[in-house]
Amino acid sequence: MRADARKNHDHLLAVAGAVITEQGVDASLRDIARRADVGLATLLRHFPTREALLDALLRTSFDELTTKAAELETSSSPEDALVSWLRDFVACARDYRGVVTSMMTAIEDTQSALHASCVTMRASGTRLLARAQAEGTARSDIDGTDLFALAGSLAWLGDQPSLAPRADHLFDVVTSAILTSAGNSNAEAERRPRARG
Amino acid sequence: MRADARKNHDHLLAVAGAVITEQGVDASLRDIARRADVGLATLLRHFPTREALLDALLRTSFDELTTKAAELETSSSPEDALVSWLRDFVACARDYRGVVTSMMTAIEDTQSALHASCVTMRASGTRLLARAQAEGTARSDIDGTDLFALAGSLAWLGDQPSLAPRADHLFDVVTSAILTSAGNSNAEAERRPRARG
DNA sequence: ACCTGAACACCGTTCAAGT
DNA sequence: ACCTGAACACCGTTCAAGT
Repeated sequence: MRADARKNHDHLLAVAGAVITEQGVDASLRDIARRADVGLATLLRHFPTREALLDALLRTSFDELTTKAAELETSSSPEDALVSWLRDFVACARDYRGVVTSMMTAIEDTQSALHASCVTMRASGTRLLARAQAEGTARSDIDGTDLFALAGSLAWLGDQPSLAPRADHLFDVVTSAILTSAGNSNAEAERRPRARG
Repeated sequence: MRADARKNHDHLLAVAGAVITEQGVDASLRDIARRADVGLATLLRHFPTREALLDALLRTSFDELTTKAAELETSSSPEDALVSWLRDFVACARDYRGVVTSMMTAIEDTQSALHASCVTMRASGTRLLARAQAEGTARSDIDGTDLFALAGSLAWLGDQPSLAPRADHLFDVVTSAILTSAGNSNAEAERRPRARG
């Protein structure tokens, strides 16, 4: 890549990250190009679709998440590893409002520029789920696609501004449906009612 | 309302219902007006915002849901009533792709034309939740807003075409996190692993 | 190689003019 | 009262022309 092209590429990515953090994944591409002091056609030349741009923006987070999932497979208990991965996934999706819906669409669309990344993510989660299931700490009647769906629904909850104050609590509730360990059972929650703000 | 206006109103509602069922809540208003053989300005005169149109479209379902919730309060066991209401809510939201996100936005926006309907819905759910909590069949550390959020996340899952085949299963998983009864406990799910397609 | 302005077919909003 | 065409400021896509 030519030096000027490289510079445009990196600058566009930085500006797009800022704009999409502000406005969500449906932000105007024209606006991004404008803020980057570049023609709209130049943005489209570097990132031919909105999803290609999203994939580039998420690349770093995705790669980190994949690496971390591999580490968790050996460094943590199966249960902690699974919950930790879920937490990371949700945190990563929260960076860009609406991105989890794009991901759920992309994972079923082989043509999407986001497809491969999503498949990799789901595979990481699937491995951690299987390990927890083998240990008996995750319910056995869900598979990797179910887990990815539940992770997605958690990210969707995290996307709703009105639910921000209770995002952690809702995370615990849904996670308790995935786990089977006593510490997260509903009976336990029943015994120790938690004060709400 | 004048006769011709009434006719336009009803016709627009019917056409809008069809188009939004096909294309989701972000369907082009211009397209709806075009298909109704009416000027775009006429559509906007009857329904000044997209949310006003959505509210009108959902009015019937909303009212039925509210009525049914009141009936469930006396006719069913607290647990069955709560699950039944959740199921109806999800079914109603599935009519229009993306509507649950509009609802979650609207319930925090007093100005939204959808606001009042959403508040009523949440109140219905809250009453059913409280009854189940009093009986001990719903976990005590969630409130009506949490329930509405979880119902929303279930509707979001139902919105994803790729998850359609497992929508019922995911409903059961999330519902098991809300309920505390033995028949839905994770331990029980663990004992009777369920075959997946 | 890479960039860009302009043309294109869309969108929702607004309003003066028509019946 | 109610309807509408047209003007407006947007949007993403495409491509011939420039450097």
